[in-house]
Amino acid sequence: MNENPMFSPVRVGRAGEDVALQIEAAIMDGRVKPGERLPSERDLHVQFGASRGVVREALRALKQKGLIEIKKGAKGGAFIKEAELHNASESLGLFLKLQRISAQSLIEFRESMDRTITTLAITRAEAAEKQELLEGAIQLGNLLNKDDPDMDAVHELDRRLNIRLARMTKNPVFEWIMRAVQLGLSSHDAVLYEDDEYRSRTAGNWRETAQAIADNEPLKALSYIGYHYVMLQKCLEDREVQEDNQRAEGQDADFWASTPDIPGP
Amino acid sequence: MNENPMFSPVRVGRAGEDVALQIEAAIMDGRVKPGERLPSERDLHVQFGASRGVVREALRALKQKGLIEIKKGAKGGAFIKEAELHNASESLGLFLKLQRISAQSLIEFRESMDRTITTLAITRAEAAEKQELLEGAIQLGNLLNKDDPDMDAVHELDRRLNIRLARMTKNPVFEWIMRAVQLGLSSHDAVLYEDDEYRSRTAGNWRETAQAIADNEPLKALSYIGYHYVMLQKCLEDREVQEDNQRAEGQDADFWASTPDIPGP
DNA sequence: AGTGTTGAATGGCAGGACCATTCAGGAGGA
DNA sequence: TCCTCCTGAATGGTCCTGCCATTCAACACT
Repeated sequence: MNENPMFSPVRVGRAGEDVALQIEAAIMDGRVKPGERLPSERDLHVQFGASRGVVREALRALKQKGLIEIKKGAKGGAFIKEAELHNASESLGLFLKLQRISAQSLIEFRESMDRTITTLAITRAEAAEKQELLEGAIQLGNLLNKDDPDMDAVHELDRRLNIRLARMTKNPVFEWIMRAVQLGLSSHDAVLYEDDEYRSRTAGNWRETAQAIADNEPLKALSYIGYHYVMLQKCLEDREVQEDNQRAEGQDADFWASTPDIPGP
Repeated sequence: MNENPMFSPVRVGRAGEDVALQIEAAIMDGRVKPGERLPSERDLHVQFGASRGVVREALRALKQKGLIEIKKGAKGGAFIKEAELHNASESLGLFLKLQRISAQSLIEFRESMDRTITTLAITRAEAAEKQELLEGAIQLGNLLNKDDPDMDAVHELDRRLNIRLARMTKNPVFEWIMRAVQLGLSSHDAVLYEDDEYRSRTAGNWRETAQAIADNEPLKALSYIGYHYVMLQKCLEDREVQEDNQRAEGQDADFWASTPDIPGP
């Protein structure tokens, strides 16, 4: 490393970008491979002939891009990561969020995706994968049947089931889009599991869908998916009605204030 | 701003991320709007109670995410950017390269998108929009029939036609996803218009598809789309065969070198 | 009125210092 | 011999201070 430095000094004016580009290039050509460790910040700042702050900025940028992972302590440093979908999805999800896209549009898109994904998954996934999906769906039902369901866990499991299904298409593009849409939808999404009736039905529906997939019954599966989204639409409409009512309440708050429903001890 | 600081001091240990998250949150809920300017680094490092270096790292991370743009000099600073797809597409392209995602996967995804989009566009678009699409497809054919077709223009028009079609669904998600995939794929994509036979057929096929959409004939349109992607597959396979041959040439270069097919002047 | 100059604001960079975390290896005891 | 605890070195995280380059607006000068 010292006899044949991997990196060269940088131009002024945009030293940070230059450093980041050089390291990124090294990763791209495979001069450094996943799992390997880059030199320490203190070594790099010598090799590049730039200040440590500049090197740090570059490393943070690469970390943000998902190319490296940074560990503290002795034997720490910047390690090249395996390519991950997460960051690509995050960028797209960020964008979708910023576009303030209506829940309707996202849901419509998700339904069309789900239909394609399900069809592909049935034809391509191994039986074992289908079985795992079914077990996950059953587990989701169990979580929701508890007295005090942990909604975070439910939400997370639902997310994982969708990604697992997408992965069963054997086409990573579907997984990328699914993750991005989930991130972009996250704000609306939490809402949908709040409704008691909807969430119990939706868990059952997940189970039926997974069962149909495991049984290689594409039409049945698509039918359950259709039902799922009909429920979702209805749930959304109900919520809008509720919100309208709440706005009306806000204008006439005294009425409710005079009828406390939680008596003191 | 001074009486009611927008940001709060940060915890130690991950100050940089904390700063970035707070600013990102401020952008997300619209507390700062696109085009507006954030306080200067020197102001922020006071508001956050962190060092200027930390603030700088946070700003660079946000810049990398595509959320802000940084200008030097007086009246410079960090400006909130309009949401842009560019970064999402770049991340996708990065991932595709690192993972060596096959063109097959992308094409499969595009075909499924196209089918959904076409169906929706037929039911939702105005007659005028369908007519414009048809005219664009005809124009594409004219471009390709010239003696020396401008391939950049052809490519660009093809891109625009796809986006126009996506917009006809009246669902912005389809348009954004289409744009993201197009940008992320630009590297693979250019290849496909190089083949003479493929590109003349594909232009004709675009015209037929647009005509079917204008005529409200969804099945016909889907059928043409299917044909389009069959051609694409075939074109790709041909190219792979060609590349294999070229590799074979490399291994046995003497044979071909001894049979020059371009005689000298 | 036009033009050149200057100064302030701002981001970019350098270098040094110290802290917190992590891990390997050694010291000491069971 | 083996286990536990401690210590020190390596490393990233943070802070500070200073200076430079760029940009723009206000001002002075012609």
